[in-house]
Amino acid sequence: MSTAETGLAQDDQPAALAGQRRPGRPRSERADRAIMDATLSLFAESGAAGLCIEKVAARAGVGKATIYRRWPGKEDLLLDAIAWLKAPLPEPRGQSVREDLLMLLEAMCEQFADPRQAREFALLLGEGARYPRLMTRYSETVIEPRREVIRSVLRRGVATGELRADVDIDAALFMLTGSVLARSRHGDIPVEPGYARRVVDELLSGLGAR
Amino acid sequence: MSTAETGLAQDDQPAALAGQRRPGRPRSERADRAIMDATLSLFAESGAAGLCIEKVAARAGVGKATIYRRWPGKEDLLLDAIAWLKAPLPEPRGQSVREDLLMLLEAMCEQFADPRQAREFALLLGEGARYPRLMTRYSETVIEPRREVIRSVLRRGVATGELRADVDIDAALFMLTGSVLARSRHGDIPVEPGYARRVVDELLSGLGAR
DNA sequence: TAAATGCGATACGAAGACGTATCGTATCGA
DNA sequence: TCGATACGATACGTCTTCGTATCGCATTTA
Repeated sequence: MSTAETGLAQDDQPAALAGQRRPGRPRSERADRAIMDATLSLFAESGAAGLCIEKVAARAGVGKATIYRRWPGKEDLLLDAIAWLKAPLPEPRGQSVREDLLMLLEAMCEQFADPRQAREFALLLGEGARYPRLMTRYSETVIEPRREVIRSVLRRGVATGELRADVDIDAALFMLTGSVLARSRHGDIPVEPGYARRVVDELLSGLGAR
Repeated sequence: MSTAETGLAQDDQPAALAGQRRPGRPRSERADRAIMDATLSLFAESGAAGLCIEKVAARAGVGKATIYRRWPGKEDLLLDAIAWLKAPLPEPRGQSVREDLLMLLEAMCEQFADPRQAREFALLLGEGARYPRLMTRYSETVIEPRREVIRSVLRRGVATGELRADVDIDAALFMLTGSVLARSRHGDIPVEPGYARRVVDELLSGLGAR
């Protein structure tokens, strides 16, 4: 991982020299990774307000200077750490809409069952108002791609006739993703197996009597 | 509002004397309210970790001692403030399941459109892991009552035959509430009018082709 | 009127985090 | 080998918040 690839470092050199090596000892990739890891785990424990550079340094086994050499402050550090989060949904297999939605929702349930990921998500929602750049980056790197996968499955279902032609894609999308959010809110109760199937089937067939 | 009614104050008197007046100047109800208000608005701005007693005192126009006389520390203060939150859903009118769900979901959308309420909610989710007592109280006073209203409407729908007999009440509940959560996540985009109707109708009729 | 309690204001020391600076050592290119 | 840069460690002054204590005044009961 080079400075040019990640954009992590605050590089004072002109862009023209980006590909060239600077003299002296290069920055440690190991330190980079340790700092990102420590930042994310401390964020999950304490939130953005509770995150402190000194603890990040201690947990990463790194001097404070090594952090300040790379990032000007707390928010920038966290901002780069967020971009490392992405836990992508699996690619739908395209057999049937029902199967694809099932697989995607089960993957989401699984991700939310990991306490660290669940907390990262909940915390980011809460801090969104206070640190808008954080929320924006999380939205771009994690949330929107995830939504787009689901939207495309729904659109394909309309195209193949598996779904009604006039399905409200967004309403359906938010019912699907929201069902996982609303359910897994507490974190302590893992979403029970079969939950994804129940949601998908109820949504596909509808609550109304025939 | 008396000490006995609210349980706010840390009362050193034995319970037997609860109804009796203590000598000396009584505690100011106005200060109580100002402290609760300031606590909630500062919580919405900064979260639990960012909440600080000195700012609460300043915003409430109150001395620090007046706060510490009532609560031993930050978390207890916040804990009582949370109990003041409850924004109850309207009582369903019982005309039809569709109408009732529509009204409830619209009320939820409206509540989440208020930035302060939306932030309070998101923050509480995030802080839940760190301050379990906070989350527990919020769950008891706000979330569970709200869920129960929706559940009862769904159950009634099954009883009247408006809904399928084998409807999965919990899956439907979480799709309904979750659709609002997932949609209003950003806070900046107010949920557009008609969203609740779209969700309810999609859920009642189902996505599947006939 | 006297005793008791609450009020807002303010001062205090302790603790912790901030961001900077400076050690001596390590690792690179030339 | 030499200059340059990064490393981990640590010391520093500053700021903020904590929770406690005290002030003089206000409000209540007896």
